[in-house]
Amino acid sequence: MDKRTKLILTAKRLFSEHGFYGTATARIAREAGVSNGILFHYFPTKDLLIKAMFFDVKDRLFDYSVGQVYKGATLKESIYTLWLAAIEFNLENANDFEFIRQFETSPFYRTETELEHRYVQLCLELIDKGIDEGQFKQIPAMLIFKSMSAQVETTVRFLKMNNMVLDDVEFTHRLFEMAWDSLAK
Amino acid sequence: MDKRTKLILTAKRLFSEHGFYGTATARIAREAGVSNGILFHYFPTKDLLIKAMFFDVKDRLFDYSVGQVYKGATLKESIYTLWLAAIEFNLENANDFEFIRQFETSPFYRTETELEHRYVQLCLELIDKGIDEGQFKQIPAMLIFKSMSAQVETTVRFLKMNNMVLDDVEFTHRLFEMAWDSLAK
DNA sequence: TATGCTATTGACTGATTAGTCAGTTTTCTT
DNA sequence: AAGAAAACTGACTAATCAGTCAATAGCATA
Repeated sequence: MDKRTKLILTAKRLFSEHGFYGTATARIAREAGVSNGILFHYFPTKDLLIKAMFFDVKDRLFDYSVGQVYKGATLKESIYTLWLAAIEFNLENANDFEFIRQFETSPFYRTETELEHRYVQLCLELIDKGIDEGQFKQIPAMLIFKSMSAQVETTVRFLKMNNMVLDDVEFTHRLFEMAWDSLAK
Repeated sequence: MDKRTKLILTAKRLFSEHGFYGTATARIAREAGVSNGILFHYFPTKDLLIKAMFFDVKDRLFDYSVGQVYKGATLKESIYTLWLAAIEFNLENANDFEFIRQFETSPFYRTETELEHRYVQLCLELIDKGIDEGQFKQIPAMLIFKSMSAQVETTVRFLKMNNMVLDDVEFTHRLFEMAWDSLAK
């Protein structure tokens, strides 16, 4: 594995355990098994390292979930697929999950940054469609998107805290109904 | 105003603007107009200052909202009152809102800490009642509570970002229906 | 082989910060 | 008033940390 990737992986783990400010750049380099200087060769500042990681995670979430939505699906099926994929991705990538959570409440986070990403744009298009067709409540698409994201996060936190996995289909559907009912008309 | 209170208010403002680690204790003391040493007289460590502030906010949220729930109210009315009170409180106390948000995603936060508070206990009792009576979905009370809290937070963020207030009754109800539908059977 | 570019190292630095401490002032108690 | 306790001050320190830099190694191309 190249050193840039090693740095990103190590940083993600340490950030998710100790937070951005609780993790010294020197420690990231040490635990990644590279020199201190090379970190600043690839990421001129700590801020840029953090931002690069944010896009890395969103890219991978996009690749993971969007491929699962098939063309002929109904709106509810598409939303379900995206909802489940987001939960699975966050359960399987614990460090990514914690990292994003911290990033979004940190001073690094700006809404513009997020809006740029195609994952968010795809979700917003889908929600707009649901509002136009009268299937969703008359509520701003951005608020619906944020609300859904928050529910995914809440659900993942809950499952992890209770050492649960989504193996019970009936329970999974009940969880989804909670999210779906909040936006459906 | 006594110096302890001055310190808490100043800390809350600075923390909400620059984060916990972005705010030096010396700066808190300076901007509060007191000496550096007195901060550590009242709060032996920075961590204890942060924890004291968390309880301060939850106490005030409790006082603000619980008084508004009247005895004869239906379950939906009580939930609505608590929901609206939480939104109003967070809109009116921007620094508290930002502070709590950061606290809950920081290493300082532990679930046990939160569980101790009577505000949370009151909400959980109400939700348990709703589940028992068959008015709510068959989903763990803790998950419902977290989901509602997340929706309040999302809503407040959205209103603030768009410089909105809750003066439109019809819109307010539509927002509440979003939260209510997610937990009602 | 020479030239230049990129990758890599690790010791170093200037700035910052949480927390201390020795001593002073104010307030409370008897 | 006397004595004790609590409030308060601000200069100081030991540690930490983001980022620098001068030097080396490897590699591609001409």
